[in-house]
Amino acid sequence: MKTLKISEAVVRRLPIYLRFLNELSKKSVHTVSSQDLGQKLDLNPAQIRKDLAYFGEFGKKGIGYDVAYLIEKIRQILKLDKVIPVALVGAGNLGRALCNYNAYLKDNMKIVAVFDASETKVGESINNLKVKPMNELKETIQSLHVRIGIITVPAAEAQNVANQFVEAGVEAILNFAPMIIKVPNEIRVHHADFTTELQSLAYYLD
Amino acid sequence: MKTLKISEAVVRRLPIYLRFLNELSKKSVHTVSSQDLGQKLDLNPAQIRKDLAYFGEFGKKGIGYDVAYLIEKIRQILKLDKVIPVALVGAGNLGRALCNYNAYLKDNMKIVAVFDASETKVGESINNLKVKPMNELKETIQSLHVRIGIITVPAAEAQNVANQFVEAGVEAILNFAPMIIKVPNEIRVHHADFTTELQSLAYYLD
DNA sequence: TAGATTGTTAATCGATTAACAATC
DNA sequence: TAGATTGTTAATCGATTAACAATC
Repeated sequence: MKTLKISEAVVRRLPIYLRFLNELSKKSVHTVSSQDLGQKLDLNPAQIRKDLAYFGEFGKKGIGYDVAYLIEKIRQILKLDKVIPVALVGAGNLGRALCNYNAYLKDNMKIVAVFDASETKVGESINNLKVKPMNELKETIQSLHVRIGIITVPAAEAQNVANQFVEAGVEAILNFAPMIIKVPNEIRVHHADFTTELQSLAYYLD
Repeated sequence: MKTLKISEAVVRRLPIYLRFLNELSKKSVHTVSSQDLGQKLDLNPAQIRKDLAYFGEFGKKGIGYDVAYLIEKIRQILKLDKVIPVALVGAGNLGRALCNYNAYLKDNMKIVAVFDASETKVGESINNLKVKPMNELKETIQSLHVRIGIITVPAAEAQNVANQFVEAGVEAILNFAPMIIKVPNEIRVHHADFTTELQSLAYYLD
């Protein structure tokens, strides 16, 4: 694997390739060309070949890509070849909904702990997980080796939760709160903000 | 307003500006410079000035931008100056969670109808909305003038729901299902897929 | 062999950033 | 006036696409 700097755009496409390859695999399709992939995913075939070529030579000239092999390789690239433990703070409606994705995330990631600041939520069970109080966050994250934190609290508390995640040693954060959070450079943050997504859609209405 | 083609990157930043400006307004801050905005939002000031300049001359040289005026202008650009009616299909955990954002979306958008294919869900009440059966989708969407559709059903049913939205006359779709959906060119689709977001985060773990 | 498709280089396209005259 | 900050042009940077030799 070359140690070239890979752009964020490339990294964001990899999970999309992975998902489609998994569908092909389920349908017992064994080989796929960049042409096929491009058509199904609305992407340029040259772009797909280039994306994959950053990480190695996974295809065969004249043939295409072996589906099972490419799945294996992309999972390695994304570090999804072993289960990554995830923690979530904010056991409201959205947090609860995300916990139910555990089944879908199997093999790749698992939400292993849920926290909430409200005493009425602590102790509730969500999908076999007992909601824990915030003062157990650091200890739990460390003992379960949690690497990614999900924030589903109101905007006003997002920064505070992010600070606690960082303090506990989490390496990356997925923030659903409609609020920019500040963290040290070495921590990766992605925003998954439903409201800005909806608002930018409105621009395209006639 | 120039009828130059505005890039998607620009449109996606506008709601972020809007959100921050609203916070400033609440704190009774009346003027803000591109410098200030850039610092708080982790963006280049020149980029912010350029983004806004696509749509008009909203600032004053030597002074900066009037917060209230800029809020008004961005809302106009995003067509958020009157409430946009939204419908949602899929009254599962995620769908239910999103319905509760109505309060947060006030002024801009409102989820006015919820549908589900399951008979056990139909008739349930979510946040003052009664879940309706799929066979009422077209009629309801047309009579309520719904312009944006949200999909929160399992991947396997997403395309089918998208087809029904298009057939009913929806102009844009926000798709939460982990599945690429195909629609006619004039319909705008944004993907808000939690699982690909998490998976691309994993790449950045050490 | 002939046809297909990769990996990669070169060309194009587009987005970000720097710089600065205009002006509040 | 002096200092600040915009709007905009030019320079830079980066990402996408086209083209094609290599080769299965």
